[in-house]
Amino acid sequence: MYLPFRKYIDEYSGDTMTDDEFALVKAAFTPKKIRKKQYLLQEGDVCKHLSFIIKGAMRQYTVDEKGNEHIVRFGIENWWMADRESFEFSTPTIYYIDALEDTELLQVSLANLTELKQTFPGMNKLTLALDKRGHIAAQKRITAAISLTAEEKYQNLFKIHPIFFQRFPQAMIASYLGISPETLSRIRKNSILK
Amino acid sequence: MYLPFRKYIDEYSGDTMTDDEFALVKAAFTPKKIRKKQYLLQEGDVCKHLSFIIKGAMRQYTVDEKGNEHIVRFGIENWWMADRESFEFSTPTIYYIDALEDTELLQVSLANLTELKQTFPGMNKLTLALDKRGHIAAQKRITAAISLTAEEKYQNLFKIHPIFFQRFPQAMIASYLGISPETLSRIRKNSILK
DNA sequence: CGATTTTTTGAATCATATCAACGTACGTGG
DNA sequence: CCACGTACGTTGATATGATTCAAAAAATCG
Repeated sequence: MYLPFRKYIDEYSGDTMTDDEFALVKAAFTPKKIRKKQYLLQEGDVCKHLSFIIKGAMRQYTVDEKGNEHIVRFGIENWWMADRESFEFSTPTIYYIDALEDTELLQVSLANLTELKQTFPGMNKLTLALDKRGHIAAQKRITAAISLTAEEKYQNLFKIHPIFFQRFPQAMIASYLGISPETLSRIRKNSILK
Repeated sequence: MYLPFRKYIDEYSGDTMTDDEFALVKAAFTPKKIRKKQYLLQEGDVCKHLSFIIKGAMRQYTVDEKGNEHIVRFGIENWWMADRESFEFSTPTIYYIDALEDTELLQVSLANLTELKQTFPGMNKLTLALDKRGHIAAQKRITAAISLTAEEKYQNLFKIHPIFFQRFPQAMIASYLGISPETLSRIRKNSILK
């Protein structure tokens, strides 16, 4: 279970860690299993852990006054899940995070992560790299959201994350794109890509 | 000119730097003036500098095939401007950055920034804090873009950055929100907030 | 001031949402 | 292994929010 995790850290930190270092990392993280449809986080909670997905899939979303869900982020194997703001600042979250499949996680608290970053520079590099990538991805998503039509949004997502279309219900992808499920269905009917 | 910059770094790094440390910082940065409407970055360029705005205002935007501009980010005093992806990875940018007012910048190259972060830990803390804030802000903007109506987007922006409405032409704010200038005009007519 | 840019307004059009009904696939229990 | 129920996706009809185009009004600037 920890092997791909170790490989992942090596890859993103740019180093190969020693067994001792990995023992440190392992000690800081706690495994957790969560069944499909269970919540990892609900509105009003404080997000106490940063979770690494070993296996499974999750989504992070808001619910508006009309009760509509808006998916902000999906997570699959080797992705991290958390409401960053709530996690870093211990403020109540406005998001829900739940499991789309039975999911296995490795969780770390803010205190443990902070300590780990100090004792093991590789983890510091990792979180830096993650932030950088996250920032860039977010920028691209904003650009797409404000400048593309519904059809272009679909094609763009299909290009970037085709895996989403294999794993997630179409209605959820519509929610992620900010369009209605019916519109996505009609777009796909007329599109070459499927 | 450097005084507010020094204060800014102290504030975001969480320390008070010594005069020696500030000399290091100062040496890494180059002042630059740029007049209204001049470009700091154009599509296809590699973004060579991270720029801190001492005075003035800028915008970062893309231009689509139809020639429409989509503003991704504004910058004012004490904000940083750069295409992060292009700057970090030396890849050609898809963005334009230009000045909305006569603007004074302090610029740092990637090499100088990297070195500075190593010799002066405060600068490392600063960039970390920036990434964190940037990530959180981006997440919020995505949430707004996919879940709010045009009117709600306007009210949301008015709440978060009222200063934008005082400094930038309304048509640019419309572009930033991803709505047409006419729509923004009509929304404002019927809105209490102005 | 006059000239240029920006904002507003109106009318027509378009993209997308909404609502409702139907089709299809899947999984569970009999 | 079939039948049924539940989820999900599709389709059509209609409604609506937002865009577009054109022109007038207002604000800004030299």
